[in-house]
Amino acid sequence: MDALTFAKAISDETRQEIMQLLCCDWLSVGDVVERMGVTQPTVSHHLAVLRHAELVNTRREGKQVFYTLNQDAVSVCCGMLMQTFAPERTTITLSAITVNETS
Amino acid sequence: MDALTFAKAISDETRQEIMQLLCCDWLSVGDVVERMGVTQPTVSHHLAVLRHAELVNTRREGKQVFYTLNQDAVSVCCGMLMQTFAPERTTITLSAITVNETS
DNA sequence: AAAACATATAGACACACGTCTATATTAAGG
DNA sequence: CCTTAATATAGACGTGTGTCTATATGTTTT
Repeated sequence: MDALTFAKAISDETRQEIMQLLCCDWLSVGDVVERMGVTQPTVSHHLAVLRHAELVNTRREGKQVFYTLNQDAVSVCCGMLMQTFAPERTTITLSAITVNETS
Repeated sequence: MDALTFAKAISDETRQEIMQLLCCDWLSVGDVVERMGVTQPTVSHHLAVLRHAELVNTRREGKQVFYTLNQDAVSVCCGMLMQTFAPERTTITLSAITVNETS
């Protein structure tokens, strides 16, 4: 995934709020709708954007579909951003990410 | 600066290309215009966006204005993103950023 | 099978935003 | 001063995108 896709995916307020909700939990679409002030299709749309950016994991359970944020993907994307736009500040950081990923 | 402002600032392709140009160099607006395929007002617009997000440093030299990317700011923003959206993957990374900032 | 439920998709609409041309602003030189 | 040069701002225009309502798709249950 490229830096532009990642940046576009996270550049919407509603989407960031959804990401917060899914950060450390598996929630169904309905759960997200309940917690947000927008309609179900809007939530589905944002989840689709996050899905295409490969920032969420999905699991189907009967009629419900559960989502959770893929923290590893976020971490990798942030590392890519740093590598691209802060290369002279990123040496230690990137090695730390690598340690984290492979562990 | 918040995660949304940062994300919006970097979520445009032209702006990312400009950021690349300014990543490790001071360039005048004219220099950037020469290297990009867009008009001078367009470049000025994008530089204004990056300026408002405090992602670039500015220096005036006579008639010309020079810009460079603020790598420290980028680094801090990426750290904030990780802290917010990948908290369980960020412990080592964040401490590394802190080391980098204070050094 | 049909009905009910959960989610996804389609289409419409409004607003945000990137780009351009034209012009204003700021600074240097003659 | 007045002109030239470099950058910033204003306004117009088209496209992108977030939101909604309506409907389709998929899954379970009766």
